[in-house]
Amino acid sequence: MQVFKCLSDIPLFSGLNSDQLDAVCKIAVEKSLAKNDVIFSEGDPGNGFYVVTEGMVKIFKVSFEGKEQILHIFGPPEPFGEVPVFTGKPFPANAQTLAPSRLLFFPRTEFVTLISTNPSLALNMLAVLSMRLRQLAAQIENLSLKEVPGRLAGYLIYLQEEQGDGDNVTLNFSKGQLASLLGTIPETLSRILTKMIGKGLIEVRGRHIHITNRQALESLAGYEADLD
Amino acid sequence: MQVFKCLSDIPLFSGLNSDQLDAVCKIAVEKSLAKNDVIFSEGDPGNGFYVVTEGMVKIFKVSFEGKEQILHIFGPPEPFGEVPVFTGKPFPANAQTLAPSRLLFFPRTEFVTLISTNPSLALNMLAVLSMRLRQLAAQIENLSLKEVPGRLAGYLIYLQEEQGDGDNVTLNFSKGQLASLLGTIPETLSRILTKMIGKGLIEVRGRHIHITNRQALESLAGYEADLD
DNA sequence: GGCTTTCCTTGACTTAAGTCAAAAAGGAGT
DNA sequence: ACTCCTTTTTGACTTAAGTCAAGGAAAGCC
Repeated sequence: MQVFKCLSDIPLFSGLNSDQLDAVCKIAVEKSLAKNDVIFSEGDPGNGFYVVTEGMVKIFKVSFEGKEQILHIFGPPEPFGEVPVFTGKPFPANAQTLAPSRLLFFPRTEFVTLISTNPSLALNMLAVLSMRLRQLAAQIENLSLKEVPGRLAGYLIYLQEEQGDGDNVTLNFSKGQLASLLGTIPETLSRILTKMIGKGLIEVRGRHIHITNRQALESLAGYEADLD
Repeated sequence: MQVFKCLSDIPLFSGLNSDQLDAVCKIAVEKSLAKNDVIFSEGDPGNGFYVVTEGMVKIFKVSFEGKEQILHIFGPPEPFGEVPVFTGKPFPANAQTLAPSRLLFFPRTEFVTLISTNPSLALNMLAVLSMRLRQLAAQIENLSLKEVPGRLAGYLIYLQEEQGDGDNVTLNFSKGQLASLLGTIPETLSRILTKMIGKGLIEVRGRHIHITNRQALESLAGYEADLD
């Protein structure tokens, strides 16, 4: 059936034999969500985690004054919300869809049982969490040690490599969300994009960005240059 | 023997029976380090992880210009450097001692074998990594959504709760290191401490800080107030 | 296609925090 | 107690990026 099929494409479940996949499949619950639906909020008890099978989800923190900082944006076939499963503590952040989405939900206790009897599932999950630690560490580095132009340049390079469409890059979400991901605000992002265009580093048409000077972006990202 | 004894006090190894502890013990290698010794550097291949049994270790990133951002400060009996074990990628940050220290080193392949045959070890490690994700998420929130006074206030409250010595708090490392942990520089930290003293929130004598107005610190930390 | 709403951009201004430089304080060792 | 060296503080200045306010563009909807 459908659920089973997509499970095998999820890296988290790679290397499992079909009995094991079947067991995983049995505990999964499918959910459909519209754009901007709240999946969970910071402080909610976490009785399971999710995998995105369709759409897009953001994980974010909000300040007292309402400023938002995105920690992750996940698309298929990525898992999220695992932290409470293993700590027993509530969700440390909020999750919301950025587009109509389909999720698989894995209830905590059942999943822990599975993992206990299934070393490769455990190792896969350890790999997932470890990659996420790397990513958060990189984000802290960006926030603390780089200025906004450097963060943006780094993100553009990341997108280019991920999308593999030559020098063309497409944003899958609004520039406001990009600002929040980079730890800044839309006004600042807009100004920096304008500056980059002025310096001939990129061309922008809506959500399509063409990289015209990758070298310069790289040195910005590496913090060896500035934009003035 | 000694190593065995301390293993059972390490939360990572809690819930293991003595055979299992014995197996863990067999693969551990002890290391002694002086203050400021480098344990590993960003980009080094990681062929194992460590547990602090004595002393103090910082995990940090350094910018191109040499500014340092501390991600964690670990003391006994905390593990660190696990990320490469499960991702296969190099260390994402640097590690260095802040004091003369003793470490246990666990070689990667042996440890993965242990974890594969030992579900509660796997679950313990998942819990460790998950707690760390929480902590990095909190740090991102601090860096992006709070100003330096709020971060400092939050850290003082954290120390107070951790140390449980009434309103007294003791810094275990220099103020320069604290600045780096909070994502700022010594000058700024110094000025903010002076302001806090002036407002009657704290008293400072070297590395000893007395909290005289916890309420005010809390509202600073929660971002509901400022220091002017 | 026109209308509404959301998103993006621009300008003028403010501000938190960084830089640079120098002095003061604290600690370790002799 | 003295010297050296590291850490911390203070002052004057600069700057990146945020705020507020308004106008323009794009996208979704009937």
